[in-house]
Amino acid sequence: MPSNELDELDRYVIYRLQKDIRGTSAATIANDYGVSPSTVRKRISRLEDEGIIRGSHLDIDYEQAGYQLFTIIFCTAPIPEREQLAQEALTVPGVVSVRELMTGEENIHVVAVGRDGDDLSRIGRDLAALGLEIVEEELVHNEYSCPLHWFDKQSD
Amino acid sequence: MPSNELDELDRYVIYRLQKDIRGTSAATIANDYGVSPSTVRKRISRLEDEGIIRGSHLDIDYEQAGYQLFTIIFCTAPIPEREQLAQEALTVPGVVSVRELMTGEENIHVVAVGRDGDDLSRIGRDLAALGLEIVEEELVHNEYSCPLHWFDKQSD
DNA sequence: TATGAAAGGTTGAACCC
DNA sequence: GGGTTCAACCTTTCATA
Repeated sequence: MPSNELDELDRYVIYRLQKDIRGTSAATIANDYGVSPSTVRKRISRLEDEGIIRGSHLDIDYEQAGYQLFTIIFCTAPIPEREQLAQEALTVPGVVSVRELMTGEENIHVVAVGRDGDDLSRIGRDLAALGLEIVEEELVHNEYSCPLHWFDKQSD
Repeated sequence: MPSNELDELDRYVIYRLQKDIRGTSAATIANDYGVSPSTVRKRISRLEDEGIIRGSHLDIDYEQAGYQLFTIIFCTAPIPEREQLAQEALTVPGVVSVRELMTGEENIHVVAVGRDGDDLSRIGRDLAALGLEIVEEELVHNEYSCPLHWFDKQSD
């Protein structure tokens, strides 16, 4: 499936929805860009079909939600098992994201949240039980993400 | 700001919306859990007021979108400027997320996407220009995230 | 705090240019 | 590809227990 080039409208739609999906209707985007709502809906639907849109998620402030400990666990996995171990790490309760790095010693970065040290100890044990070697663990002070604004278009 | 305990319905609502917000209406959640739709909407609205819900974002497959290079850049920032530099890093075109670590040498992890090596070189230069010291750079093979799913454990 | 009902907005599909 | 229309669904607001 050859991935087509994105045009300016595609990128604008993605930008707007990446910033806020609940508060941004197709009609709003269409109005701001100057096309009809159904044009925007068609683009969204096409982007989904092409697999460029992977999903849509609520963004939770775990600290506010009572999970004060936000930690990143650096692990080592043998390359052949790296991908499978990364997937399995996601099933450990408390884990919220996993990054697989192409190379390097610490090639799996697991992020997990917990309410207390006991939670984190258990998570560490669970990860080790899967076969991951834990190299280091650090507290995360903050995490930000943002839309791809590659296309330094207007912001609003 | 006393962070209230989340009850089982709160956690279920968060779980469902974290998994898929576009495809999950309040009515669906209400039906699956066995309460009325407006009960679910009130919960969502309360979670927003309390700051537990921070936003909602589209999840993009950057590789499919034509940004083949997915890289993590490990940086060092002096603690007093760490938070501000982390925020500023978000403004660099191509940067999609930033994590600040509490301690350690490499205390800012920047994730960026690009179409080619030139993009990445420019991003590196931009980060350095902000005052970040770049320690290392690695290609990311994959990134997964998942809802917080240890709701079955807690009781209240 | 949970529920129900009416009004207005949003979506997806079929059809036309 | 872009646009229009319409039925079904969703959300907001208000009223009620």
